[in-house]
Parts: sequence; structure tokens; C-alpha cells
Amino acid sequence: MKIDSEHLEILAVIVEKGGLTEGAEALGKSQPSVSRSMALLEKRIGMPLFQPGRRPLRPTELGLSLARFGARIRAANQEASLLVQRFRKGHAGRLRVGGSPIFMDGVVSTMIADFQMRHPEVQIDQSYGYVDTLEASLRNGTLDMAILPLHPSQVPPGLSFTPVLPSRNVVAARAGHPLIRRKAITQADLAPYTWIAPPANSPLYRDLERALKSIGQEDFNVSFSGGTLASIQSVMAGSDALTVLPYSVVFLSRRSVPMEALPLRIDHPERQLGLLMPEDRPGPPAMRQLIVFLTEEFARLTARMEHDQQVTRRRG
Amino acid sequence: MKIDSEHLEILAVIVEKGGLTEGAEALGKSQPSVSRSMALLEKRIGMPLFQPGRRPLRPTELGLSLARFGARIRAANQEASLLVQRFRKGHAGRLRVGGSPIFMDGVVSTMIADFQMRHPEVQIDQSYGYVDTLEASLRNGTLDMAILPLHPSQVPPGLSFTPVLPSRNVVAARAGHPLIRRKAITQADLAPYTWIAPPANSPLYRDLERALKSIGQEDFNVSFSGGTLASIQSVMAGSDALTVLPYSVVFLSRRSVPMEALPLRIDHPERQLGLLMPEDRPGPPAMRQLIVFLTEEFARLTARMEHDQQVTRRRG
DNA sequence: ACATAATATGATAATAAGTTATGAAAATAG
DNA sequence: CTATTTTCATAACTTATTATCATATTATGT
Repeated sequence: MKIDSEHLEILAVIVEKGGLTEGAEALGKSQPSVSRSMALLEKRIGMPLFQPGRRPLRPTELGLSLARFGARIRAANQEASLLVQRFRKGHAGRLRVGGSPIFMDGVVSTMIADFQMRHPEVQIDQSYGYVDTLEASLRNGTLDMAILPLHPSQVPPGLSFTPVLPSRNVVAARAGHPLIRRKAITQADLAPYTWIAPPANSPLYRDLERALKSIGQEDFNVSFSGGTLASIQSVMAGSDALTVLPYSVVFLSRRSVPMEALPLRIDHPERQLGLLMPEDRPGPPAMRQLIVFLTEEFARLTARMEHDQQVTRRRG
Repeated sequence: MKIDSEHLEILAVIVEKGGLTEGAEALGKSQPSVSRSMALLEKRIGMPLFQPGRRPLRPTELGLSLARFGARIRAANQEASLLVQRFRKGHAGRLRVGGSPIFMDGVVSTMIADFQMRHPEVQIDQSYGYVDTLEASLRNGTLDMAILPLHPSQVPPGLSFTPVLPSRNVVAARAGHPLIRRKAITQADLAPYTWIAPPANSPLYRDLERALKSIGQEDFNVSFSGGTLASIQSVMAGSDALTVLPYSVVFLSRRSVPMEALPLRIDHPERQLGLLMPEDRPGPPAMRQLIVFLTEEFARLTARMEHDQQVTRRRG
């Protein structure tokens, strides 16, 4: 014998409001409707819910007890409705965001921290990966958004790519490094120094090779390789080793980890950091919130970087 | 936007069972039925509850969250159903029982204690009163059952009366009282002793008057009056005062409060202790349980009292 | 007893839930 | 990779419930 939860909810409201008519009003239903609902419930359970012949309808002992359950059900239902509303507006939910390690650690994670200050009910699951794995995850639905540097021609079909930042690579060194104050740097200047290399299978590693090749240095001495951004920063801060990093990462890390970009133009691929998402699937509503947030943040970052470059160029 | 609680319950079961088909089976509904219920819920809230294109139907983040609420609702509903079942069988509920003070304290309360050992979920509200007030309470529905001594001709119309015990009054005195060992007692023997009288407005007080008149004692000396059974017992135990009590009360009190009935026949009204209830209204289901319980207990008590009398008669 | 407020009921239309039969799509097995 | 099985969605239809308004019935209070 299954009781209709709706009936219990109605009962709860009637008892709470102290009468059928008032209860009906509170429920936004007509009086005959709730009257019949209660009659049906009484018939189902085979016992009276209200004392007979009392005009401001008073519940029986059983009616009162059941009303308490109805109130619990009602509370749960209301909570659920609220959750749906928050979810609809993108103020609640879970977002699975993946991206290339260096950018995620150096740029995106701080932005996500800001985002979570505004939307504490949005849970963000962050993961790392390169193009192929990220693309696969997006396709099989285990990832909602990927953030990675990509050349327009590389954008996989069926996925949409929104560029948010030009990804210019620079050679970075610790603040106070002997090479930094130089006006111009040649390949010969670099030769004495060892290199911190990203993991060998990473695009950034290939960027490093290409960059050094572009300035005439075919071979290079790797003193450290394979770590995440945190390790790279630590090693760089504690040695004279050099590395290749996106300028945005250097720019944002300067405060906490003193480092600078060498005044040296290196070759780098025509890629832009951007947001990669399934073209058809809109993703969770919280996605919209995150997209506009990241877009704004990256625009702000771009402006700050440009402004900073003008200043240093003027000074230099 | 009100969510249908039933839908949330269905969602909970589907998620719990790991699929729509299994969920439908667990719910005892057909698969198309729950399928369309979920489709309707998704349409109502305007968001997908399940990941598209997954065959063992997997919930989305929102679906999972809502399922948790559904589980809560389901639990409350099940508890409510259980309550109804217990209530139906009379194993739960509240009974309002009233009766004449002496009988309630001396006989009924111990039986009710036993009853509550068996049915701990039945709450019993006990009250005291005499015929008129008890009858009124029964009629206006503030009392479910009255237990009081009544003459068959006194039974108010519209109420049913089930006798459970002949109510024979006796003169009682403390154990070891000088009068108890006597073979026969005359009015003159009683004269030196004072009397403990029940409240002046009580039937038992009139019984006392009538009893003494029946043995020729027109006037009597009251040393204590107006208390409940506990007071009467205390005064009796600590003095040589006499009183009139139902034999059943004396019989049951002997163990805890040493007292005896004097070997003296007194006149007493032709009344029987019985259960008075509204004729039409069946009362809460727990009533049935209490009625059979009390009937059995009183039958047992009657048997014990008869057996006891035979023994003492043989000895005396 | 009368007026008033509160609830129940009748008639009926709309909505939702239930059914079986069947089609489509994903997962699994060969 | 194709065939088969599982799993879910849809169509067509029946039944149950809820909704409405209009109206009758039943307490309550003056």
C-alpha cells in the first residue's frame, strides 16, 4: 500500500494552516480539489485523518503524525526545487575542466579560484592532458571544457574553439639572472646555461626544441626535466637554468616566484590559448557562467600584459 | 515551479538500481511508464537528468542531486506507510482513558502498565472523573473509553457498556488490625474506630454511607477524607482507621500495602465495573487491542479473586 | 433559529499514469 | 564487423486522478 506523497504534502499544509480552505489557498488549489484529495487518502489508508463533525477541520492523531511526514517531504521537495533553480542559472553544478598542465597551473587555476569565490556551489574538477586525450574526453562526455593552446587548423571537427589569449613563448630565467639586463642576447650568451625541460612528450618540449633551433642552438644541456610548473619554478628560482614558458605564465608568476622573460625573440608556433568544447552539446548551465568569466578574465589579462610590455619597452 | 515528489522518488529508484528497466521493476511499474515519467520531469525542469546516449541510463550531475532528495522523500513516505500499518493494527496511536479515581489507581493503572509493555507505541492519556463528566467527554470525543462501576440501568443511551468485574465493596483495615481475626463483627465492634472517607462528592462516599447504614451505624467519625488511593492507603497503614473500598482494590493492594477486608457483609449497590464507550464510533484501532487486553486481565483477576475467597473460606 | 463560514459533492473537462505493442539505439558477443 | 541482446523511447489507447465551477450540506456563533 503505497501512499501518494502529494497527499501527505497536502495534509501537512492543511494541518499547518489549520483548515482545509486555508490550506487549499496556501497550496494554490481549489477547495474542492484538496477536499477530494484528502477523501481519497482517507479511503486508501482506511482510517480517518480528521475528526468527524469538526468544522475548522482538526486532524486525528494519525492525521497529525502523517502530517509530520508530509512536512518532511515538502521540505525535501522545496530544496530540490531550489537546487533546480540554482542549477538552471548556472549557480550550482559540477564542471569538469581539463587543459595543458603549464597553462592550467600557471594561468587558469588562479582564475578558477576567483570563479569559485563568486560561485561556491559550482564544483570544478580539474584534470590535465594534451590535445588528443582532451579531445577524446570531450567527445565521450567525461570532460565539459578543455583549455589549451591550439592552431586554428588543428581544431578537431565537431568541437568549437574560442581563442582567449595569444600564446607567445619566451625564454625565462630567475629574477636577477645575469642575462636579464642585457640589451640583446645571442646564441653564444645562452650557451653556458643549462635548461629546464618540460616533460618530453609535451608540446612545450617541442616548443623548446624549436625555439632553440630558431636561434641557432641545435643542442642543449638539460639539467632538469619532467616536472610540473611548481617544480620548474622552484628549480628556476634556485639556479641559473633557463626554460621556455608561455609569456602569460611568466607574467602571472612574477609576483610569487621572481622570474623574468629574457629580451630575446624566439620562434614559436602560431597558437592561441583557447576554450575547446563540444559544438553541439551546450554543457551544464554553469558552463555559460564559466565561459563568460574566463573570457573576461583573459581579456583583462591580455590588456595588462600589453600595458606592461609598453611600459617595459619604453623603459628598456 | 513545483516538482512532483513522485517523480523524484522514481528518479531515486532508477539511480539506485542503475537503470530505468530495473528501476521500473523495483517500483512495480512498467518500463514505458517510468520512462515517460522521467521524460515529463525533464521537460518540467527543462534540464536533462540523464546523460544522453548512454544505455544503462546514467544520471547527470543534476539528476544525481535530485535523486538524493527523491531518496529522502521515499524514506519519509515509507515511514508514513509503516505508521499507517501499525496504526491500523492498533500497535500505535493514542488512547484517552478515563475512570473513577480509586479503580484507575488501584486496578486499571497496573493493567495499563502491562499493556504498555506489549504496545510501547500506544500512548495512553489517563484522566479521572465520575459518570457525568466521563459521559460528556465520551460524547464530545475528548475521551475514547471510560472505566467505571455502573448499574445496568444507569448506562447512558448511545453508549455501550461492557461489564468486566463485579464491584463488591468491603470494609478494609490495615493488616494486623484488631478486628481482622474476629469470626463475626457487629456494629458495636466498629464503633470505636474512625473512618477514612473518599471525597464527599464521589460515589464511593455514598457507598460508605450506605454500607454503614446497612449495618445499623447511622453516624460515623471521619478522621481523614478527600485523598486519592495513595493517601488512603498511607493513612490506613499507619492507623487503625477503617474505610470502604472495592474488594478488587483491596485484593490487588495487599502485597504492597498490607491490608485486609473485614469479615463483614455490607450492603453495596448492584454495580459492575465495566468499559463505557461510544456505541457508534469504533474509536482508534488501538482501542480494540486495549479492550481485549483489559477483558482478559479482568477475567484473570476475577478468577484469582474467586480462588482466593474459596481458600480463605476453607481456612476460616 | 438564523446567518455565516467551512466542507462535501455532482458534473465534467483536462492531465497524467497506466497498459501493450513496437521501434530505435547502444552494448555485447561471435 | 556484423549479429544479437539489452535497454530505452514512442505510439495508441484506457483508466485514474486532479482540476474546475456550481451547489448542497454541515458546524459555529450570535
